[in-house]
Amino acid sequence: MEKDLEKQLQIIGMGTEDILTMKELEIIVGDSIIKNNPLKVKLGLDPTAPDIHLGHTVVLNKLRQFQDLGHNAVLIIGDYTARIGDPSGRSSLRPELSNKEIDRNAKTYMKQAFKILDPEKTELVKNSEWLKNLSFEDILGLTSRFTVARMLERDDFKKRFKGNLPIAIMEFMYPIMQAYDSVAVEADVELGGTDQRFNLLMGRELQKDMGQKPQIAVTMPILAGTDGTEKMSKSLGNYIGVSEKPSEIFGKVMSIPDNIMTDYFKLLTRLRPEEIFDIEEDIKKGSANPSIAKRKLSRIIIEYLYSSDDAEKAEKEFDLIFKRKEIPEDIEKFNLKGKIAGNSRIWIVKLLVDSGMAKSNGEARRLISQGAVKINGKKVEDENLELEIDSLNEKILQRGKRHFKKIMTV
RNA sequence: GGAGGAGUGCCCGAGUGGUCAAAGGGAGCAGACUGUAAAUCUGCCGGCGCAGCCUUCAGAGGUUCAAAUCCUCUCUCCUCCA
Repeated sequence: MEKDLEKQLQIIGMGTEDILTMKELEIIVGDSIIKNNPLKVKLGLDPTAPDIHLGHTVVLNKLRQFQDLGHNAVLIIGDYTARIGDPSGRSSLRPELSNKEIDRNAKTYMKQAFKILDPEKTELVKNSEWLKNLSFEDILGLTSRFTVARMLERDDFKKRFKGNLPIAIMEFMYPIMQAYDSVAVEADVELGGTDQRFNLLMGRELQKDMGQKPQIAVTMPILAGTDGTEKMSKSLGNYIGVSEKPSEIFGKVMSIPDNIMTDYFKLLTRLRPEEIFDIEEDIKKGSANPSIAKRKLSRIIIEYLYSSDDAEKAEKEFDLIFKRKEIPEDIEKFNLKGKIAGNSRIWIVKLLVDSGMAKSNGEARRLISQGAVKINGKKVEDENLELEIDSLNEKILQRGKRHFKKIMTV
């Protein structure tokens, strides 16, 4: 375990939005160092979707940092809570998920989460283990500890209440269940996104009420997506999935706007705080080329998710395509054979559509007129071009800078 | 149950009888530039072997030489009242 209190606090604090309360954290960490007794750091994940993206890894990274400092993670799979769905930030009730879906999601979710976490220091539990055994009486007991007024302090509930939108009583149960999770695992610290602040605080209150030491709530900011403004989300299409190919991740990270780069360093890497400050300074002063820092960022992220080998390969491929404008090594093949019926020639527009390079003839024509189409590096100028099929085998069809297909005719 | 409002291209949103394949923005794609797939600038952005034609403005009918625009019905959403 890291014995230096200052250092621990600095690492824990890196990138956080809020720590409630800092004072308590100092005491509890100091205590754990003296007694050599690792803290129990809780993180609850609701498997409501099968895949996670970098936005989800922000809290996972923080948890990993705790582990690297010598603490233990308690990862709670919210299989029970997922059925209801966290109403945080929601303006309406969300549809219930089936148990089957939840189990399936939980599987892929965990696999992806352990790309970040240290399994040796992770206790994995499902909250159905304790929640499903509560009797109605137990639940009444729990609900009596909370008030409607307190619930309505939460912004999204307040808005809905004022706006005369429905709030199901069940939705009030969500924060209570999450709070009870903290009691069940006796958490010392709970991590969550800023949207979780209310729920984390409820955990504190319930623990106090039930005679436990209240957990410290550590909240992390919401990660911006590749567009640099909206939060990262699948539906906005600005996400980087942890299961994407390394080369894809590399490119996507390189495409984030420069001004959110330091946020990415703080939230997605586990570099030492001094290193991050240095990078930040360099960028501010303009003394270092931002693209070099961004390359480093891309490599680190791929290293965490895959390996340093994969990171290196991804970077090489990136250079190949963008720096030297060459053709990458592994190109998706496209079998033309099935698409042709007895003809010996094919119209270039048709070839583009058949290979999936263009959605319609119109788009194909457009691409040609914009000078975006190349065959083996040679620009196609004429949209009426007819090609001998036999001459096309293994030729590289290119659209724009970064889309390649190898044509196979055998 | 009653009164009123709204539904337009991937998204937001203008358009109230012809000049509308439909302004503007965003997203996307391409080109230039560069330090990158950043930023910036430019072009494209329904379909069709495309100087022409075809199908679009919630859905179905109707009026008209002509409809996103007018009428009728249906569906969906919102606001107010009970």
